[in-house]
Order: sequence, then structure tokens, then C-alpha cells
Amino acid sequence: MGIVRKTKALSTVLQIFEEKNEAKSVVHLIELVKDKMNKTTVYRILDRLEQDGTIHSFNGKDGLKWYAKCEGCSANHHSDKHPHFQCTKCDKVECLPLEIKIPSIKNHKVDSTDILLIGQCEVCSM
Amino acid sequence: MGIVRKTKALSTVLQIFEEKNEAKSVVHLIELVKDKMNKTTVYRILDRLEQDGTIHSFNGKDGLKWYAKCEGCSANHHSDKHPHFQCTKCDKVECLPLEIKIPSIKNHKVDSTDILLIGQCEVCSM
DNA sequence: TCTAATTTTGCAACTCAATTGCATTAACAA
DNA sequence: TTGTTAATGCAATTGAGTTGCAAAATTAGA
Ligand SMILES: [Mn+2]
Ligand SMILES: [Mn+2]
Ligand SMILES: [Zn+2]
Ligand SMILES: [Zn+2]
Repeated sequence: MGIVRKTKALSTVLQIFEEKNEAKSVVHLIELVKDKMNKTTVYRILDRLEQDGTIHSFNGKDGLKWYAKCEGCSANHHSDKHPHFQCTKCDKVECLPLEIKIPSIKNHKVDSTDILLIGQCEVCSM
Repeated sequence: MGIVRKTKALSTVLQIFEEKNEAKSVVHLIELVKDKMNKTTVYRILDRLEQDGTIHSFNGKDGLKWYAKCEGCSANHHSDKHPHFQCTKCDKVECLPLEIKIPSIKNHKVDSTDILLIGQCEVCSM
């Protein structure tokens, strides 16, 4: 089950995602709201929001878990199949609105892809 | 610095990679050699082999670290840019000898890619 | 508005991969 | 054979993420 009750902690987390369309690591989120709620609460709110199709998760370069807003997903269908980009200089992570073609692989069935591009972002590559 | 001395522990680990051309998770490797060496030693040997360009590492679906043999890499240049495939049924991980085209991204500089395809392997998709 | 059901939260304890410090052992150049 | 120092074992530690449980907050309905 996803979100059932509208709590203050939920609004606080949601607002962070509304403010700026940028991915956030859980570690960073916990730091951002550490005066307002417990880290367990952050994990649980993120879980519920993902189940609802409000946000989606993926792993960053360092192994940390990241979350970002969804577009056009719902509780029973996550349609986020886009790649992500992580900047090695400022550590910012972006969702990339593009499709990467995966060639078919002999005798294999590909269900999903997990693509992280690493490099320098718009700001840091100048 | 990479490998300097040829130790028994090193040979044991190297032999595992020689035997079969398949990726191994560190957790599995530690289990395989647990009667012969300490887990810290496994981590350190893998580090040194990666520095030498003998093996390369990447993260699996579950967040664990995996290693596989390199082909044509050296101490100062890792040329492994291939994607990996992880089977959801048997958990086997393979290096895929294919190139995935990454479209250029406006104002971004892509240095490396981290591509994991998830699905069913040759054995499990039948 | 008040009550009761139940979802949500805080907190402490825990798990597990990975790392670190340090004393001891093993490799190998001379 | 010996001295140097790389490599190892071991115990402690780190840090992200999880779990159990009691207390608090939300919300539907009386
Ligand atoms: Mn995304
Ligand atoms: Mn590989
Ligand atoms: Zn940047
Ligand atoms: Zn399989």
C-alpha cells in the first residue's frame, strides 16, 4: 500500500521534490530534514511514494540510493525507463529524457535496464 | 600500487577468475575462499588486481560489488566499457561483448557509462 | 465534536557489505 | 641467509538500510 494519510512529514518530503526537478540521494534527503523527522520515516515515506508512482528510485555511482519525481507513472505501472546522469564534479544527478536503444541479445530476455552516465554536467563542463 | 608479490592467496583468487569467464560478486568470492583467507584479504587482492587492469568491477542489481576479468586493459588504462547482464532467476552476471550507442547530450560531457541489463539468461529464459 | 480504528512515526537495536588500524607473517632482492 | 616491506589476519568500526514495538497522529464515522 502507498500513501493513505496526509502527514506533515509527507508534505515536507514532497515539497523537496516539487521545488526543484532534480534527483536526491536518500542520504542527502535525510540530512535535509533531520530536524523534522527520523531517518526511518524518510525511508518509509520514500517507499510509499514510489509505490504510488509519485517518485522512482535508482542507484548512483557510489552505490547510494537516489529518488526523483515520476512523470506519467501510477501505482500499478512505473514507466520510468530513462537513463540517469551523474556529475563527477558536483555530484548532481539528472533524469535524462531520452531513450537508449538496447540491441537484442541472443537467447536472453531483457526485462529492464539500469543506465547511469557519468561525466560533467552543464555547469561543470564549462 | 597494484600487485607486487605473488602470494598463495593471490593465486587462489586469480584461479577462480581463470577457470570460468563469469563475473563474481565479492560476497560469493569470500564464501568460496573462506577456509583459505580472511575476507579483508579478498577485498585487498581485488583492489590490487583492478588497479593492475586484470579485473574490473561494477555494481549488481542488489547493490553488491561484482568483479570480472578484463580483456585488453592495463594498469593505467581500463578499457571496459561494455554493459553487464544480470539474470533475475539464477542471479548469474555476464559481461556483454557489445557496444551500446549513447546519444550525445547537450552541454554534457560523458566520461563513462554504467549499464546493467536485467532479465533472464540463456539457461533461465527457456 | 468525540471516539475508535489504524496508519504513521520515533527510537533503539540490528544487519550486512565494506573499511581501517595494527601487530604478525611471508615474499623476495641483495 | 638476512633485512626490508608488502601482504595478511583479526578485531573493531563505519554507514546505509531494515526491523520491532510502543506512542502519536490521522481520519472516518457516531
Ligand atoms: Mn529518473
Ligand atoms: Mn565486464
Ligand atoms: Zn556538475
Ligand atoms: Zn539465469
